[in-house]
Amino acid sequence: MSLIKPRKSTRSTMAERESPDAGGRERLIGAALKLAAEKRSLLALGVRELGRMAGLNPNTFYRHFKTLDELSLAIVDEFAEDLAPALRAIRLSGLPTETLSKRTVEYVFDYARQHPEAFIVGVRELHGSSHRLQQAIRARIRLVAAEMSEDILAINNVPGISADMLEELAEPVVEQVFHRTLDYLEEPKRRAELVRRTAHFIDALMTGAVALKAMKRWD
Amino acid sequence: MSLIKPRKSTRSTMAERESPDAGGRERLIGAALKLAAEKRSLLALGVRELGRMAGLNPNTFYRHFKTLDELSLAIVDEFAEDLAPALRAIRLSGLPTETLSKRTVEYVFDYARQHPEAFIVGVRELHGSSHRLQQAIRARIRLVAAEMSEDILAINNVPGISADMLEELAEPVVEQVFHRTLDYLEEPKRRAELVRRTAHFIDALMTGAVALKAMKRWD
DNA sequence: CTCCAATGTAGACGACTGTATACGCGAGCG
DNA sequence: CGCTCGCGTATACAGTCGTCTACATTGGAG
Repeated sequence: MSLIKPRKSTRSTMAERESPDAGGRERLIGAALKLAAEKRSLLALGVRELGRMAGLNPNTFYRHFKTLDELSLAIVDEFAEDLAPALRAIRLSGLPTETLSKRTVEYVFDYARQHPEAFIVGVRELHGSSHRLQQAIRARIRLVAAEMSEDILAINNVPGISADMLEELAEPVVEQVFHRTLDYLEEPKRRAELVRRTAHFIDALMTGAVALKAMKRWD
Repeated sequence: MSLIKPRKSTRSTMAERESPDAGGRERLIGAALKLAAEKRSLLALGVRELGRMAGLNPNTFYRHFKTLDELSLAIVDEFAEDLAPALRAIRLSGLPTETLSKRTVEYVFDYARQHPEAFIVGVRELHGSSHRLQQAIRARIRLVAAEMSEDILAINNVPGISADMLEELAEPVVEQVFHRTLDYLEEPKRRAELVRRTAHFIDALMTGAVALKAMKRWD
């Protein structure tokens, strides 16, 4: 009576599966990233669809998440908590001023290369239809922006810049880098150029703000 | 025999309808904008859903569009062809240099206020999952950016700037303004501030690029 | 007046969906 | 040992979906 069925009857209907030996939760997250990256918004996925791609029964989803929203937030947390501290470390590493922005951009772009789906989905959902998810991502962006502002003031990387100017500029900068990761992923041939341009963008914005202030054209 | 049914039997099951007397095509476009703005991606809508909101039979959709993609592209064309020429007209209106960016931003933001759904959906789909639609919107953005570059060179609005610098900066500028329209719509209390900040952004970027070039820190 | 093309409607089909209910198994703890 | 609990499965139901086929109305061109 203990050998009625080898237990992997449906499990072995794989051929398309996400990290075969991971727990169901990780498999579902992986499947969600893969599907959302190449098809539609995270919250427009179906639990059956997810189960199928993860090689699991549809109902297994509910063992781990109450709703798709919950799964989505779990994904955001995972990557944000990984990336933010690394960026701060770069800024505090004592690199020469002129290469700091470039180095940061390079790091983010390379990180994106290692987690492409996360960025594709992340940027998508930042502008997506779930207000909840959108706010979660924006909060992470703002956190990174705030840390960046703080560090720039501390190491006096951009002479002449003030706290209120940074408060205005930091978030657009972080958003810009975030957005550019997608071009970086999609156009491998332009990667060097994209790093250069994105660093230009940051430097020009900061330098220009200081210059405008000196010309009394700020405010 | 000519009065069997007043012909509006199902038509009058409205209570929620889009411009009651417009043709089916316009009603469907309106319904698509409204639904996509507050719920999910344009291409994730259902033709039945659209028909319902437009007060039409589900099948009527196919009388006007082959696919949702086709409807989406029609929407993009409609607004892009309206907005682009107006922006060009502002730049060529001979306004003083320092107020030009602000004036342009004001115009776009006000236009967004008159067509909120179009911008909510537009920004969403720019980062959405339909590569086709994404490309269509990007093409329009690039067109506006190219026209802007051309005009700036022609009226010598930013002394010291060159064509290749503009080629690099114009697109991020247009994208930034496009993105900011959403904040403008969502946060009525910050509207004046958002106009100011967005104009700052443009001016700082241009000014900064010229400054970096002079410092030999460009390239 | 007739005919046609454009537009809208009606009904039906099979496929797929979310989720409720119930069952199976194995690890860990008493 | 026995029991529970976390995880995965099986089945079933009612609802929604896209789309096919067939029909109705209407405005204008001939």
